[in-house]
Amino acid sequence: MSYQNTSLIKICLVEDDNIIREGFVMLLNENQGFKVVSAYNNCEDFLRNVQTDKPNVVLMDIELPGMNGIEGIERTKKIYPHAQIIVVTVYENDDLVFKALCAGAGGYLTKNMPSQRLIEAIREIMGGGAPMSTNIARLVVASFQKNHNSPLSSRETEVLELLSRGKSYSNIAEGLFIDKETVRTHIKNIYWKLEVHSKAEAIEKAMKEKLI
Amino acid sequence: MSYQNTSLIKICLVEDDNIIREGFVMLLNENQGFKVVSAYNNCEDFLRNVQTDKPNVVLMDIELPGMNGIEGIERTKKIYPHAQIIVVTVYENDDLVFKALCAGAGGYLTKNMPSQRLIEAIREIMGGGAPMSTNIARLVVASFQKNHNSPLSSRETEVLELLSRGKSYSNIAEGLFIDKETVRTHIKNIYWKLEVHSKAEAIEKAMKEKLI
DNA sequence: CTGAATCTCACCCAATTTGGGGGGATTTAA
DNA sequence: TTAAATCCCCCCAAATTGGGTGAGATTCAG
Repeated sequence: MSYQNTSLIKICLVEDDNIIREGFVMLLNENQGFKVVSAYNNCEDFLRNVQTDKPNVVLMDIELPGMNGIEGIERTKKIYPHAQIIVVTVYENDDLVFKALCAGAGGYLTKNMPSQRLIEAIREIMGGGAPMSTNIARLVVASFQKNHNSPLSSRETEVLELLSRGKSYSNIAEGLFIDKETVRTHIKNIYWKLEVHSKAEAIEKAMKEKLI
Repeated sequence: MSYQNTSLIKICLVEDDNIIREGFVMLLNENQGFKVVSAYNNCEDFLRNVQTDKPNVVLMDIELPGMNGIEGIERTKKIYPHAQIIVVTVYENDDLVFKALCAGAGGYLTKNMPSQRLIEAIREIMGGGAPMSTNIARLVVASFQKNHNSPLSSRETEVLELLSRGKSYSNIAEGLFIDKETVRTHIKNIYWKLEVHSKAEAIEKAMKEKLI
């Protein structure tokens, strides 16, 4: 087996803004134990070289010419799953954050951070963490929480929950030890309260409003 | 409107270990701007007083005599949603973390942290963040990510995704601009690959293995 | 180039599910 | 004592579902 300096963290950058990219390169290389192996201004070039660059950490922008960062994260994870990817962007948009995390990002920083935070973040992700900006962490945690102003009763919520897991009325009845007809009544009431007329609509609305 | 010192953070503790609880009280009260209004060794007593204590932040243990912390978080959020709750526990169990966050926890720390981290965490949660221990943050972020070793093709995954949202075969066919019969074929193949024989089983298995 | 995998569509059948309509009983909290 | 929540029952017709079988087209790696 060849020698590997485990304390040297190899970093790739994917960032189209020349100023920011070069700034990051300098900042990181100043740091003992960090080595920026390559810096790209687009995903395509990065993806062509990731397997030879063998980065431990990738700092990836989202808004990029050509392929966007989300797609870039997905592809990176497919061909070089070993890399830890930290998104560095100006966007604090909910949707983008979740897409990035689903695609495989291991951290998410906004560009308004103090530059020292970048250093910490890289150490953090190599140490088994998931560096996030304050607001991002809040977004992520909030995504687990349910709406406390649900129009549905707790029993109705329970029924809808099971319905959303693909259970049939009979399944639900068994699971809750009630009659199938009772389940039907609950579902009728759910539809009435949510102003929908089908399972799919009910689940969609319930998901969007975080009722389940 | 009555005078409110916005810089004074009122804290409640719920922790059954006397040593730890008293340690936290001292640690926090030493800090300018923090005031421990009450410290309880069980949830029941805390819940009876939360509306008069009016804490900004609650530090809550999970393993407690009587009502457990998860239940405690839920009830607190129901009767006093304003409070930010930080779980402080020894457990790093996946299931417990997600249950706590779903119940309404805004942060999650493990007791092996440096005590200074507690101070930071309280500032962090008051500043709109979501303080988490390193490993917890990783758990949370990982929960968004899909299994990269899925036996399903991308089309099959797409179909199963829509199925899990309660869509019927016809709905899915419309959504993907393919024939209903094709959807049926995909689903048959999904069932074969996942070794299941119904929608509910397929969704359950897919969720558990993070295929969708 | 060949074979495996994937994606697409078709037709058969029977059982189950679903949505909508109606009616009622009991408990519980405001 | 109302209103709500929860529970149960009946009817019906349309739609959905699961299983079987077969088959053309494309893509992709060995």
